[in-house]
Amino acid sequence: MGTGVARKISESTVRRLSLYLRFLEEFEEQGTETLSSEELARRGSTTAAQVRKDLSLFGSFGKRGLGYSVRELKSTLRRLLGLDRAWRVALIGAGRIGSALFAYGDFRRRGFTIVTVLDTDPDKIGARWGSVRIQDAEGLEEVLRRESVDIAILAVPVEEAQRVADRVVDAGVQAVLNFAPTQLHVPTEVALRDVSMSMELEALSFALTTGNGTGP
Amino acid sequence: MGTGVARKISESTVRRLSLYLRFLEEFEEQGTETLSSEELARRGSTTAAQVRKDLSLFGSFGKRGLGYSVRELKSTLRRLLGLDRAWRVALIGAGRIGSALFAYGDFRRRGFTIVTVLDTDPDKIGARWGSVRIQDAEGLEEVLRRESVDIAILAVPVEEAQRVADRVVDAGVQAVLNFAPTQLHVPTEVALRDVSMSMELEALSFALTTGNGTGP
DNA sequence: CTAATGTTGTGAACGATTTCACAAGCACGG
DNA sequence: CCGTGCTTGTGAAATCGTTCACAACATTAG
Repeated sequence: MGTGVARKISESTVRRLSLYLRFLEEFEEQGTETLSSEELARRGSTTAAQVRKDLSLFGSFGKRGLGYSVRELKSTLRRLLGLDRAWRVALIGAGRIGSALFAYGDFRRRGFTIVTVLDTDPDKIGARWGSVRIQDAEGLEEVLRRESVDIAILAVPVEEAQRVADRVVDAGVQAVLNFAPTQLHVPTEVALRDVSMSMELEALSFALTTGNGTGP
Repeated sequence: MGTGVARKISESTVRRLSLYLRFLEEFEEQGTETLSSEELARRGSTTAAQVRKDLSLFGSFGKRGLGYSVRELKSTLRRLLGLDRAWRVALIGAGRIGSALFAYGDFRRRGFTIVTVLDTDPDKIGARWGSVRIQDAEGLEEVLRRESVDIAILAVPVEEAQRVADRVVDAGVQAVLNFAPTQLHVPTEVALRDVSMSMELEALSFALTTGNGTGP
């Protein structure tokens, strides 16, 4: 029942909730109906206490002596993560990364629908990708408003990324997923994640160099 | 001088070191020669104390009253992160994501060279991508050994990801960057990063749903 | 109904990371 | 050469996240 409470949930907890959800889907496919925190922990390379603590931040979803109902916990996690609705996503940038993201099935599967694609390249504007037509990024604000976009995915060159982010924010979008290799600045009320593939490689380079592992 | 010391560096610190390096490159392009922890912190949405603490884990690189030399700190960070050498990378999976990653300029720029691309699709095997020829993933272990691959990037379907990871590990590769939407298991001595684009979107969904921001 | 078994939910202990606060050090001007 | 101003490097304190340990409770068997 704690969903309405204003509590600060850590980034690690949110990541783990996503993971738990995936694992629950796996277990469901295998026909498992009930699951203990111990089993969930084993699948996710974490501890049973961690699983229970994460969940307890939001309420009490298990049955003592039994564990968790896979079906129920799955639907609870979907609700907690806000995945019980369809999010309207704009993809900005129709280059290589943009097109790979567009085709990425995992997004759709999880309720993220790319409702519009934008680019500045005249050769691309107007082209059809599946059921969407590439829009001119010139009219970005108008398009994002008209399409009631919730989340913008930025797959634009690094030089343009901050400028595009500013425009996206101006258009009232509250969440941005950035694939350009830079750290963007947005107002605090806008949610932002920078995905930096090079930084992931650099973390591996560091691990190889120092002999430190990367995992927990 | 503390580079040889076996100290446990946190994931957050490593991520920030990568960020600092990028910022230093930006500042260098603008002709800045000297930088205070305060300025670096502002660019990276962190605090000056955090910057100094991060750096102090490895040694003492600044001048009191003056700040840091951009050139020197940049080269120090490159060395700390292991970017003062060329890493040999194998790209496994020549689908949409694989091809986007292959073309991703930021990797090359940072010393990661994709020396081989592998796939199982007979239509792709043998094709040239720039200067590399797509190899048959059948002979994965042999290719990775022959090419002295340091890091493997997995851009394969989720069903195959764990199996491919196992083979990559068998071939002696010590670091894996996984783009398949699953959490892989590898021996502790192998460095692994799972990049989950859907999980990033889910974090945004959570932020939008709860009103929590995502940033610090 | 009672006992035995198993697993949750959670306060408390622990550990890690971040922030604070300030002495120490360097550059510059007078 | 000394004082002023600025910035680092770093212990100490505060905060945040994880692990421990166990009472509370559900289920099942007898």
